[in-house]
Amino acid sequence: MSNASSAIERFSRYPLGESQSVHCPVRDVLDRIGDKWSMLMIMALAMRPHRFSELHRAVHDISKRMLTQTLRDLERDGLITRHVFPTKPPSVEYRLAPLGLSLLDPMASLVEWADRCHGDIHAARARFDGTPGDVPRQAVPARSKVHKKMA
Amino acid sequence: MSNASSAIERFSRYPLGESQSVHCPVRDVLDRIGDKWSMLMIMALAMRPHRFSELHRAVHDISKRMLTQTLRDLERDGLITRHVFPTKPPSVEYRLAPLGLSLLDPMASLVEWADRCHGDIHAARARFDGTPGDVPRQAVPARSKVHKKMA
DNA sequence: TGGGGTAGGTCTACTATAGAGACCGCCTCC
DNA sequence: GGAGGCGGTCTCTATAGTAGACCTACCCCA
Repeated sequence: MSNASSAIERFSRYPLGESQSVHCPVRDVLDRIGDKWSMLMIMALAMRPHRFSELHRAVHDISKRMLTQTLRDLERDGLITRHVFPTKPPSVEYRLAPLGLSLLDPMASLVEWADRCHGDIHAARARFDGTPGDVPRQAVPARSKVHKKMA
Repeated sequence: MSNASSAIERFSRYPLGESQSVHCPVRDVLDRIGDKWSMLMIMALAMRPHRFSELHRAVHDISKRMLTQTLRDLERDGLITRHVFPTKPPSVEYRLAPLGLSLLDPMASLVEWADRCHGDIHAARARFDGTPGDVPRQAVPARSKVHKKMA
């Protein structure tokens, strides 16, 4: 059912550049979950609800500022929910909303791909980096810097 | 076979934060293809090979600099290949490599999800933006500048 | 004969975004 | 009575992305 040709067929239905993000679901959604931390948050929350500092410990190299912002954005998009418990130091728990839950399946296939192919990717990188300059990028004869616009 | 619980099971095998990117395939790969343009490039190339300026026209709002850089990165990772034809103004064609082809399937499920759910996401956004301040973020008594709401 | 267009880029300046790390009130524990 | 956890916010700086001028080389058109 889900092979490359059906994927291609699907892609062809989306305008990649003619429209703004609002008109392109792909860009709209990818811009959100495609950032550095969102998927990590969702993966963590997929296992169980987490509190703020649990998430901070789980991901460790996210700054609190980005943690707050990422969680806020995910909440705004309805992928996670935020629950405040009126304990003495109020504790906050984040958990996946149904919408976020529905994302797990497509995410899992991506994660699986990443796992399967990251060896190949590293190999390709090593190969690429090991062959520097065998493909000249441009035939420009290094005409030195003409002075640019002097605003 | 691919339901949420299997996804969760899979996620639990990856360390989210304890390791560097090199040790975590998920972060490693997501950092690459999760940027603003990579998936768009791959979607365009999934349909047919493109030349540089065809890609620029297809995506329209990418700068040439980012187009060059994105293509270079994808080439480096072995997802696409670059072919130079020695025509009078040399033309360059980009096409998917097998590795990039193998990414289409997981990407398609993500795109499908995006298409299916972006209505819900927009609704959630509108709901969130429409209810400002009903969830006090912190019990801080409004010291001085409150005129920003985190945006 | 030179003006404009195409091709595949590079270069520089500017700006938006991410990251670091201090700080906050409030609480508990030692 | 100082340390540390809680859930954040604030400011500053470093980094990444953007805009757009520029480049060589070629063609067509008048």
